[in-house]
Amino acid sequence: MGRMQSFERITVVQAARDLFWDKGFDAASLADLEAATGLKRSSIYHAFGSKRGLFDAAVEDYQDTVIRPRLRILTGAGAGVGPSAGRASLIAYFAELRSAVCALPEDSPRRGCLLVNCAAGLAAHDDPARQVVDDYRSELTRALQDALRAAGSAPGESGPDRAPERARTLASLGMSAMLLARVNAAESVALLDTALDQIRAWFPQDAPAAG
Amino acid sequence: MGRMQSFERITVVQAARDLFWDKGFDAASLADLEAATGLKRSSIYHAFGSKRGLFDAAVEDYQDTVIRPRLRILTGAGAGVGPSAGRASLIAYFAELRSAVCALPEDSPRRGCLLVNCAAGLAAHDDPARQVVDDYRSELTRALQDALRAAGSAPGESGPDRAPERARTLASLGMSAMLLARVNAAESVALLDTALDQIRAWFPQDAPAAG
DNA sequence: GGTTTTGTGTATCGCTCAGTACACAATATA
DNA sequence: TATATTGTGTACTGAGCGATACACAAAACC
Repeated sequence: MGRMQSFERITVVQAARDLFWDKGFDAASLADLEAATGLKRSSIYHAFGSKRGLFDAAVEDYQDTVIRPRLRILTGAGAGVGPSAGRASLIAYFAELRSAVCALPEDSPRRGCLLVNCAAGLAAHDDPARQVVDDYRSELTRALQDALRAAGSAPGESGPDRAPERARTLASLGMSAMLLARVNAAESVALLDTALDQIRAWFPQDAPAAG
Repeated sequence: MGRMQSFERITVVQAARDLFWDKGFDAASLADLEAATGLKRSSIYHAFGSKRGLFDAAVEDYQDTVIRPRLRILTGAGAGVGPSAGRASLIAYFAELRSAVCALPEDSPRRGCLLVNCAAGLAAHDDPARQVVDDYRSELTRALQDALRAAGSAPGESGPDRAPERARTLASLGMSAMLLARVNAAESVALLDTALDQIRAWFPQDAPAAG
């Protein structure tokens, strides 16, 4: 064969991911990407084909390392089945978001959500990006809805199914919190606390089966 | 004096506003602005000093012609006082947002909200822009909270004040709907419908004084 | 009408951008 | 070790960017 790659792909992709996360696709220049990754232009183009190719790899890594682990709180084995598991997973999900917003310093390059930022930027005029964002929204809403159904599946329950509207409300609070994370971190946390309060009000711990 | 301006300032500002609304600050080039406004570069720089000066004028116009008229549904004379006025103004506000999202064609340059787009773009690294966005968030939440208090001020009511959390929830639904307006218009409308349903559930028409 | 003042048109500035050409370095195979 | 193959570094391209210089056009004042 020939000369071996002298860098680890995942390290480079994650460095690029953090830069795109911070500045967005357009505002992240190739000079910035060189500085962030430590690679020269030629290596970037050799390995990823284009700036967009590197961005797509970064988005994929973002989904793998940030989005899906969080969604797994709601859908994974730990979430289990039954009311208390549903309630607990919902609370764990928003508590995780909350601590993520709180943990990062005010000027962290990783504030907010890469995909939410895309929604207001790239996705407006780029169909593939829009699809990625909408898939995420759809997956999040679906996971919340499933957890809500699990939390509210009380024996003898009746009445209309409130899961869809509640899932929309929670997804909305989550997305808005990510949107505001870069504008007003305190208010971002307040939105997540509102979600947590709402979940606790819907499913009080002493009467876990209330619809 | 000297030669008179051959254009109406407000026409130019609104043309620029629609372009910034569509493409954002960075992606709207001076060539685009020339085409949209009909002005030459020299006239733009003479009248507004810089691209940013024109953008600031566009944001001001956006607040004057889009944001504040809508907020006045919640706070203005028409909103009045008392439970039914508060409830009606909340419903009118979200119905207005809903029809705005529905009315525009899928490729309209004015989908979503200029300030919400700023939140994920410019505001991340531009303090003045961040301030404008946060002021808007704050004003919206405040107006919603006042309307909620008016709607819920039943005689003999007791219990904790739910207005702040409910205001956050409604503001969140509104902002998320604007965020999603450019990604998935149907889901954007669904969020606004969720807000409307929630308002009707909190304040049923036959028992307007329920807290 | 001449002068002053101000708006407009043209042409261009210096800079940064994403992307590329190509020589060189390094390593796996023979 | 010789060669083929692949990664890396340097230097550059053409295009587009925001901003500007400056001559010209037009209207208000004397």
